[in-house]
Amino acid sequence: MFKKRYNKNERSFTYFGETMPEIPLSKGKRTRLAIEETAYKLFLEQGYSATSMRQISEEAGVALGGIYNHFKGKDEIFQELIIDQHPYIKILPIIQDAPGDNIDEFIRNSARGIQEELGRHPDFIKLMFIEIVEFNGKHFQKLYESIFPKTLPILQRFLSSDSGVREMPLPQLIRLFVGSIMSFYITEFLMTNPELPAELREMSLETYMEYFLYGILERNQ
Amino acid sequence: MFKKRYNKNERSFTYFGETMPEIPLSKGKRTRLAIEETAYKLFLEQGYSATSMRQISEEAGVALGGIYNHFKGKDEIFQELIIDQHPYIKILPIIQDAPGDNIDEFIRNSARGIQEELGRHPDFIKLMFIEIVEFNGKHFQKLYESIFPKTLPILQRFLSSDSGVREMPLPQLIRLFVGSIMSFYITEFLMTNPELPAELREMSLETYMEYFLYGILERNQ
DNA sequence: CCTACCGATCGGTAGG
DNA sequence: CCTACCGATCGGTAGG
Repeated sequence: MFKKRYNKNERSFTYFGETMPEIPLSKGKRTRLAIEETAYKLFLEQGYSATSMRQISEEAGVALGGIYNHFKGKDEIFQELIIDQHPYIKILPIIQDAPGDNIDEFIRNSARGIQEELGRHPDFIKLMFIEIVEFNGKHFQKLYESIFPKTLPILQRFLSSDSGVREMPLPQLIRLFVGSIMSFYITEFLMTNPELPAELREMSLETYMEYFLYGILERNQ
Repeated sequence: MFKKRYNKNERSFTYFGETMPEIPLSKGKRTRLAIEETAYKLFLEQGYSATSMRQISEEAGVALGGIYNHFKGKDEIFQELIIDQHPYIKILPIIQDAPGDNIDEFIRNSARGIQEELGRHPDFIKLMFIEIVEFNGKHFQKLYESIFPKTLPILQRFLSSDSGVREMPLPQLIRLFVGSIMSFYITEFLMTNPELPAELREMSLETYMEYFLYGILERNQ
């Protein structure tokens, strides 16, 4: 029987008689990552409570007990995902760097960037739903603390009197923008149903944002 | 020890030596209702998977096994709630009867009516989230079948060329309207946080609908 | 509508 | 002494 044998520097090891090359992530980090990714997938598929630690351990290829070397418990895995893997981390810079001299271009460019980013994690929004449904939003507190201060400066520059935006408190603009993006993805999810007319599904975020900017009524009246 | 003793007609019974008066709901109906209401409450608080049949039985004052005299299982209780207790049953007539000669009045009146109705079941929207998170929307099929045919006639009359609504496929208007209502309640839920500025919370559905109708940009440009 | 109970599985932890 | 992890099992609970 071959045995795993670590070399002195512990950056490479001999295994089954073969020397493995140096790997960028340590074994511990790789295991932790595997647990996170598996849990993320299962939570999205089944929700939090319906996902068992055994399921996570099996699909991640880690013994059940091994998970507890990386996380205190199931709750800590979820917390890690909702806080550290939250798409806002990547979305905020997108909005921050979105080009556009007026609010119209800015919103459209932001929306395009957000869509590109979320396209890589299509059901991110379900993670927020799980948080609402199964945790009553108790993890959001931390999110707000880190997100909120960063959003105000972004929108500030568009609130000069000639920005074209109707006069309203700044936080309301944020709420409306966040709400319109979320409602796009929620209705998209709700209406992804082969029985329903194609027009419901085929509306783009671009079109959606057009109505956010200009409303559903005609302009010339 | 006193024993519960049913009288012949089973519409009244003797208990602890006292004869109870006839009651409008049969015992069976009352028990079923108690189970439903308790389950509704618990699902909203904890989600579906995290709510146990034992919890429901205890809080409803019914033995665990007794629940299965009324429902095949946990899933059927949820289905009953999401289909038969769904707010659309009360909301659809509200929209149908909403007064308003133009789309502006119609939308505002509908929104007001919806808000009044939902005010009585403030976290109805969480039931839909549970459906999305824990059932991946599998119960929605039945909902669509009964709702969708009824929505088209309602909006039809507002899609004449002089209605003031921008030209778009009818289903898109429904999607936008549903989305805007949902995003109001979701962002309201998300932003009910004492740490956040009051303006976020204090936006009314009326104001929200104003932006839905006319957009966030100024009209005169 | 209840008591008693099933096969299995739950989240978490023991010693090695 | 560290880390990452094992096989086995803890006391309780799941839906039925």
